[in-house]
Amino acid sequence: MDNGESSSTNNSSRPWESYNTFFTNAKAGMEGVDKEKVQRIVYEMSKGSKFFQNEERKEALMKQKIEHMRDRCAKLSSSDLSNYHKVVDKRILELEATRDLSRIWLHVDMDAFYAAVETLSDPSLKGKPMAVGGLSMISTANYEARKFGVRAAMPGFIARKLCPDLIFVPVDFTKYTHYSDLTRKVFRNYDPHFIAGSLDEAYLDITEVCRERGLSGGEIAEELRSSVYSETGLTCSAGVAANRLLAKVCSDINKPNGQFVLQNDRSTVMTFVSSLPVRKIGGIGKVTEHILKDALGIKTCEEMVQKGPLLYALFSQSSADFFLSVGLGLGGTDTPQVRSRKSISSERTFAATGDERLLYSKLAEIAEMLSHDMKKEGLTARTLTLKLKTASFEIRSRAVSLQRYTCSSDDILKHATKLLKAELPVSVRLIGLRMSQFVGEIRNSDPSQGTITKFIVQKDSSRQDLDDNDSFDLDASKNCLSNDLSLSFGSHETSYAHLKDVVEYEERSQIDSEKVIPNQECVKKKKGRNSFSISANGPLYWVDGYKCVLCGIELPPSFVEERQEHLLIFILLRDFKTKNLDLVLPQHLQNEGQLTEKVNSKRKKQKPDQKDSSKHIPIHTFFTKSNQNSNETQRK
DNA sequence: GGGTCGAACCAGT
DNA sequence: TTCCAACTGGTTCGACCC
Repeated sequence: MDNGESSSTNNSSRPWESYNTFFTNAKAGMEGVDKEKVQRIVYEMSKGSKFFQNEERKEALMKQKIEHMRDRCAKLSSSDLSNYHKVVDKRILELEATRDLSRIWLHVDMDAFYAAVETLSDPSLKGKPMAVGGLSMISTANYEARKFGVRAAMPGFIARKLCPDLIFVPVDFTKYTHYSDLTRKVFRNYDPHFIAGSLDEAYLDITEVCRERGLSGGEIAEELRSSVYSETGLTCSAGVAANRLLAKVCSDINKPNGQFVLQNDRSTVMTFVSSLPVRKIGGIGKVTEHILKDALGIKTCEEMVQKGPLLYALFSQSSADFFLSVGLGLGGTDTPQVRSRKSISSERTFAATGDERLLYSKLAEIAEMLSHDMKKEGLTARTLTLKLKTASFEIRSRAVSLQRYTCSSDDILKHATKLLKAELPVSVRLIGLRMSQFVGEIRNSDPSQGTITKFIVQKDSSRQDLDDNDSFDLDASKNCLSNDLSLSFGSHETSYAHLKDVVEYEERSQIDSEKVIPNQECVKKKKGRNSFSISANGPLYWVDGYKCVLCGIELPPSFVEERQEHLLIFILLRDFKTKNLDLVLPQHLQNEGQLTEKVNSKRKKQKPDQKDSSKHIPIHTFFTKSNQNSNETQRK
């Protein structure tokens, strides 16, 4: 991509100079490459192709975007700018207050991982230019190959042109996973809660191990790298800094087989960041780099702070916040909760075709693969997205939310077929299917909007160890809130107490426990105590296996989701009503009668009943947006 | 005007 | 001779509904 030089200048005698699709010297091991030669070869091999035309189309769109931004920039009045100045000043103070220089983070990155593993298994490859992958695409290249300009994500046929002696080795994930496990065993000795970025990289909080052993971050990094080498025979690079964002930047500085330590003091961090190109930051890619540079003249992280008012004027709050925090050298310092999977997908590329029968058969194969993967992981989801890459490399996606959670290939195929049918006729070279919105997951598009799940997750992270006497199982409660149930709620503490009340209420309903049959494994009786925790399928107790103990409604055991929704909504509505509060429910759950209707007619579209809402104080008014102050920018 | 959802795009490995 | 991947997470924006 861009190497810090303008790509917008179009030199007709050297057209390749503006074609920066693959070449970058940002990758370790590519310094000193004959950049112009590589660019020219890549350009010559690409020009005129469908792929090339699509790249041109995308570049034109990007230029349009940049122009639009410049226009908006030019239209800003001095009073606008002065207002944004105030916003930035305030935000800087807020962000500075979050600066934590007490932690020591280490980022480890294995050197040309796949290629190094392949060389271990076949030492004859040592010293020869080699790439892992095939002629269509290579996953990574060793350092000998990088000298020729060969790099990851480059098509193999171009790589071969750049380096005719290049050896191709097919990808073997089993091998890489094995070596990745070996490295992780080492990482665990330094931080049992390390964050695995991918097979070949990880973040470790080494604060404690440094303190306990009286060693510096650099010394621990040396030791860890040597330990990884003796366990695997592979080299890695490391970066040590006060936060993960900086540690990652640092690990790239002395690659391969090196390390860089950034001292934990503010002025060192600010000096480091001052000349750091924005592209070095994780999350800023080719497009964002271009926009920042060509529309706002921002090339370094320091300039993000200097031009903060423009960033807040032109970007969304979250983007501007991110840019500003980068400019201040801030990054994640806490160990986040284990992140759960958000989607699962399967896609395949093939020779472009418009043959409908062939397309349907490809679709069936992919539906089958996806269903297989979902079953393997025990996932069911309700949003299906069809992805198509047309013969001209245009990406299209079409999504539909299903009535039920599913992982069945028949269901997936049935709906995917409908989606594909609507696109025909079309010539495509890739079909992909993705399933998202898993059971237990709550969709919330506004990050500042609170939901019970989100709140619980936050609570969970701040209270790692719940009181053992507490019968409320937080993990389980995440699962019991199924579907797109989104609840606006009052203060955090009130909500927490309220949910506890729900469980206590439930326990009180357990008097005749002989007749109560727990729904599947949803109720776990705690040893020696007459208390229950909510588990995977929700707090549902059903008399004789089908009748709700709370209201008598009959729901057969197979209606798992409906049972979950029913009990939760029943209790919440009752409770919120007695507290004279309003509960904001998703549309399809906004009247109680629907619960019965769903059993009979499987989720007809519901119109919410808002008749009584006016008498209640909307519950969401109690929720204080965490970023309310910063949301008061004049952007809108 | 707020919330939800779909579509497109961006980024990283 | 081969002719630009597979997968995932996140953000933004607009349409639509109420």
